[in-house]
Amino acid sequence: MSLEICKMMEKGALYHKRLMTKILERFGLTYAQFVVIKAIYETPGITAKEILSSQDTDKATLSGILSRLEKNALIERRNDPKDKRLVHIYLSDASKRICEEVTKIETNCQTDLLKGIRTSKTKHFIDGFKQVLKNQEKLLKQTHEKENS
Amino acid sequence: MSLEICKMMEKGALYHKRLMTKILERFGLTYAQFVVIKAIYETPGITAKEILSSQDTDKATLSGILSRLEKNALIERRNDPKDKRLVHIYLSDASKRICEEVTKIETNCQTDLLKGIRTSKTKHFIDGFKQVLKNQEKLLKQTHEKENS
DNA sequence: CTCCTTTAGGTTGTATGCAAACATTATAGC
DNA sequence: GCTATAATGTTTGCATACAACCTAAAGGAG
Repeated sequence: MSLEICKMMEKGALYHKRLMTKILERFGLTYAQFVVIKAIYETPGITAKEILSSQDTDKATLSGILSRLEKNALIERRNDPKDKRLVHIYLSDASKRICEEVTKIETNCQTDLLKGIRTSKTKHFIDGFKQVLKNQEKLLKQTHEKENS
Repeated sequence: MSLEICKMMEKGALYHKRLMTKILERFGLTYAQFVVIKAIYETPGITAKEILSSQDTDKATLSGILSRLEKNALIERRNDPKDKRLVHIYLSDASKRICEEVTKIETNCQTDLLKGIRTSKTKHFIDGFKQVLKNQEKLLKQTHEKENS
């Protein structure tokens, strides 16, 4: 039964990624790139570290994504004059527009996801999901501790 | 709200992958490799095409995974004498044992996922999830059709 | 049998995802 | 001021994920 749950989550994540990939195709963006752009859109001048803490990715991956975005003139990296380790990231006007447009499409699409589920049951679904995530986090932590002992 | 759902599914899939990666570490296997091995375990002599239809991956990806598994002597590829296009895949004894052991661990871990959710609500959760997946499939199909028109 | 299409797999190129090693810059302790 | 250490990013290597292209073999139409 719970094995089913993992498969369902994998499937759901995969479907979402595929849908967004298809939507982003004509903008020449990948899903991972769009997710990063959204973060920069919300916090102009954000640093790489801040993007990492707001999402669940890796700094190496992010570095590559940012390089590709910069190569395509979708973002700009500016060094912090005070702390030279920091790099502040800004969107170009073009990517701001793209971000707004795609976000609109994404929101429309995702409103459909709960169709066919009675409103009274939606809360149970969401709450159940949150509990599963909590259980997963606990399991991950335990496995991690076991390894270090 | 539905945006939250997609993020939750992505998170859940990610956590599961990380947990399995950690478990599989000492067996020298990746999660993707283990998933393929499970499919071969269930159907010895399975073909690549059959693995693809039972899972949601790509033949290019699968081809690479199989090559790496074969290089490590975990599987064996045998050509079909009648239809020379077909390649039947078999597990080595070593990978059979690994598959059984890891499956046991996986099952134990995953039983914990529904902890803290009242049994009466579990069904709502599962049913809601199934409906979300259905809605996703419909959306994907629509987007695909729109593209081809 | 011959040509055309389909099918099963493999190969190549680009973009992650992630661990591990590096390079720079700050900062704490002395 | 100096050194050890921590923090921030980038680079490198390996394993997917996936689109696009290629190969060989099987099947069907004529």
